[in-house]
Amino acid sequence: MTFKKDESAGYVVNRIARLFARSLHERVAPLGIVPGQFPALLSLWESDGVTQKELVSGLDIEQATIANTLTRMERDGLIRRTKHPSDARAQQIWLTPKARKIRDEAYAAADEVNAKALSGLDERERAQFLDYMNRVITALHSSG
Amino acid sequence: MTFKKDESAGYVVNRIARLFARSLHERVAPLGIVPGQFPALLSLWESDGVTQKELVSGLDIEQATIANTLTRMERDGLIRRTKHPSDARAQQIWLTPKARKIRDEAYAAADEVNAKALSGLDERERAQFLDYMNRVITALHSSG
DNA sequence: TAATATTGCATAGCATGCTATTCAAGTGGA
DNA sequence: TCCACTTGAATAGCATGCTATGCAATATTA
Repeated sequence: MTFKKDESAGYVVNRIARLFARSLHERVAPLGIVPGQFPALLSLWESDGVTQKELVSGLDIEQATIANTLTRMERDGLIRRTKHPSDARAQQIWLTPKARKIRDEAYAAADEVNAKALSGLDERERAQFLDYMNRVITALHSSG
Repeated sequence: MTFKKDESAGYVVNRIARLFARSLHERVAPLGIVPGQFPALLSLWESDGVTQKELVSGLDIEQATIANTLTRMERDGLIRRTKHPSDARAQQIWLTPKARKIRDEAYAAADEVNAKALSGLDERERAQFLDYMNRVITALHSSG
């Protein structure tokens, strides 16, 4: 009995995630950002001046991963970090004008990728697809 | 206008892929393998003695990635590489007894993860989910 | 208040993935 | 036969993600 990759949800999901990342990468590279910065950017575009802890709390990514991503974002001129006014351990994270400026284009790029990916599904199917994925997330989250 | 992560297929797919990987990692770590070795292992369990080129051709992973994965697999005692009889550039990749021995348990682990992930979907929904994913892969593959 | 625990963030070390490049070995043609 | 092209694989360099740990600052408690 052989294992059928194409019928393995995990295998297929991994494949799709890499295709999404590649497609997004192509589209946002001209903006000076990369896919891994999206979660932080989406959060910061909504509100910046937050601490790393606050940023992490709204994302499903580990603190260490965010810390490294923020270091690269600072290097790339997307964020600045300032001392927190009342806690010397913490810092506040601010978007630079450069990062603010690309927001709409970045949204558009992400929308484009999603649109392309879902182009073979009609409205009802898209809704189902998202619903199924959310149920899978819930199931994978449960311990065991 | 804010970007809704939870309604973005790309965002959700990335999340799911990481949850799958984590879950599989937990289950196969005791076997001495890691998720990234699965594609190569699945292929080699079906037939080994192949060249890297042949292995790569059956997978949707870049040659450089496979090369590095094979190096780690050799380090971990999962494969051996022998000179190719007629082409000195190439090598033949062979599974070690250790790698053969864990095959069934690895299959079982992957099946478990898939079962857990899909536990919230009935038969019809599972089939639809896979169908949708395959359509998404097709769409993402098309150029543009 | 001194000792202890917690917390915010950084770092180390690793796996997985990619693109681009190198390098040796084969192949084909002039 | 020699030169150029191709090909199989390794390497470099980077991003993204994780767990585990370190470290300094803050908070708690004996």
